Amino acid sequence: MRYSSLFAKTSKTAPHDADSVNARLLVQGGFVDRVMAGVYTWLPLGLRTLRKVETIIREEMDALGGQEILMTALQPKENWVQSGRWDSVDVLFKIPSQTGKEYALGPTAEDIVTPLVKSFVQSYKDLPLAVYQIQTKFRDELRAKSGVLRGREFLMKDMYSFHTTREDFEAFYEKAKQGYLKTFARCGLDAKVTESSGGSFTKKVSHEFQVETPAGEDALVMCRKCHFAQNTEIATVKEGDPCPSCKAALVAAKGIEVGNIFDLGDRFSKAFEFAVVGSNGEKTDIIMGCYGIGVTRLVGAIVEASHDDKGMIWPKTVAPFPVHLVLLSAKDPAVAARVRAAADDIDRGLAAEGFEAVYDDRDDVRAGEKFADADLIGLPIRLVVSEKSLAQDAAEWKDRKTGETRLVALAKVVEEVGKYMAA
RNA sequence: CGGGGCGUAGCACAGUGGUAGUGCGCUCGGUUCGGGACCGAGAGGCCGCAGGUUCAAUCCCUGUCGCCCCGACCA
Repeated sequence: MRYSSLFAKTSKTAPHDADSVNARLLVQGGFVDRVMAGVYTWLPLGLRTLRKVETIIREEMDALGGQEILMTALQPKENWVQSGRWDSVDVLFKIPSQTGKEYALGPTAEDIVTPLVKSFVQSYKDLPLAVYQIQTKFRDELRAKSGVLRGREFLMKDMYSFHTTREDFEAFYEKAKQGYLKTFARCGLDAKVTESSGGSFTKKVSHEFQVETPAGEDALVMCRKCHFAQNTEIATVKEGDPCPSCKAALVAAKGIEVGNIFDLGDRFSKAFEFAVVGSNGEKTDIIMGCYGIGVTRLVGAIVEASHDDKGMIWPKTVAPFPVHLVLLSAKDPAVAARVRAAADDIDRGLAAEGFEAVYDDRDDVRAGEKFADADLIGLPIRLVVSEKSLAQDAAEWKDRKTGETRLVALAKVVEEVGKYMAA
C-alpha cells in the first residue's frame, strides 16, 4: 500500500476532544474516525488490524469446536419479552417501526440463539454444541467513553454453548477459559483471569479477562508474582492481603475487561422452553454458557497497553502491515532514481511473499515527517531506503518496539522480514 | 441521568458589541532534503443552532443540540 494513495492520512495534531490514549492515537494515526460519541468508522489501517484480531479469535473459537454463524442485529421484541428482558435491560436500544411495531437492536444474542438452537436440536445426541458470531452490537450506554473502549456500537464475538450435564459444561467452560488466554496472548496481551460477579445475568461467579492499564475502568486486586487477580466488585481480598495462591502481597490495579465467560445455567433454556430427549428417553434440561470478547475494545486495549509518546507499537500478530517502508529521495536525479528503484524492489519483493508494506513513496516530504508518521502508525519494522543506505547496498531496519537499528543487505531484506514474522 | 468544561477555516487554537485572525494542512511557484524546513502567492468561515437585548451580536442573556471529563449505571 503506497502511503501516497492510502485513504485517511495521519494528523500532526491530536484531536482536541480525545483524552484517552487509544482515541487520540487511533484518530491521529488515521485508524478510526469518530462519527458520534461512542460510534466509530474503521478506516483502512484500523480495519486491517480489526480483521487480524478477528482472524485470531476465529481460529481459537474454531479450535474450541465453535461453529461460526451470523445472527441478526435487528431482533424481534417478542424474544426479549419471552426472556423477561425487554423491560429489565436498560441498555437495550428499542426501535419503533412506522407500523407501530417495535424491535430491539441486539446488545447480545441469547434471545436469538436459544430459540435458534432449539429449532434444530431435539436429542441429547446433538449436544454438546457451541456456536459463535462476530457481529456488531448496540448498547444504549448512558455515557460512552474512552474512545473505542466503551461504545454504543461495537464489534463483539459472542459464543454460546449448550450441554445436557453440568460436568460437560464445566469441562467446556475450562477449555474456553484456556482458549481465551491463548487468544489474548496471540494478540500480544497479557490478560489475567479474574473472578467477578455475573451481574443480573447469573448468580454464579463468572470470569473476566482483564488487561492491566491505567486507562482501565475496572478496579482489580492482583498478584504480580503469579496469575491471581480479582475484580474488587466481589471483594473477598483487598490490597495488601497475601495472595491466596502464592502469599505475595496483593496490589491494586486498573484493568480493561476484554472478555468474559458466564455460566448461564438454565436461565435462557427455561425461558424458551428448550429441553431435549435424554438417553433415558426423558426430557433433559439444557445448561448454557456464554463467552464474549469485545473485538473493537480489544484493539483499543492493545493501543493502551502498547504505545509510547511517539505513537502506537503494534504487536506483529495484529499490526495492519508488518513493514513501514520509507523512501528517502536524493538530490542527484540519477541517484534518486536508483534509490526509488531499490525501494520499489523491496515493496514488490515483500508483497510477493505476502508481507505487504506501507510504502511511503512520497517525493516531496522530508525524512523527519516520514519518520514521525512511521512512529505514529507503529508498524513493527521500519525499513529506510536512502542514498546513504544504498551506498552500502542495504536498507536500514529499525525495530519499532526496541528502537534498535541495523543495516540489512538489499538482497536479504525480504528473507529477514520473513524470519522476523515467523519467529 | 446529576455535576463541570468546551463548540470560531480540514485540524489545533487566538480574538473583539461595529460583518474575523494565527499555526499546521491544502493549491501554485521557488529554495531545501536522515527526525514534523523555508520564501512568495492563493483557496478556504451562517464564529454549532434558535430566540432575546441592542442602531449593530461571533462576542451579552435564554434555550437547544453536540463533544469531552467526573459521578451514577454497565448482561
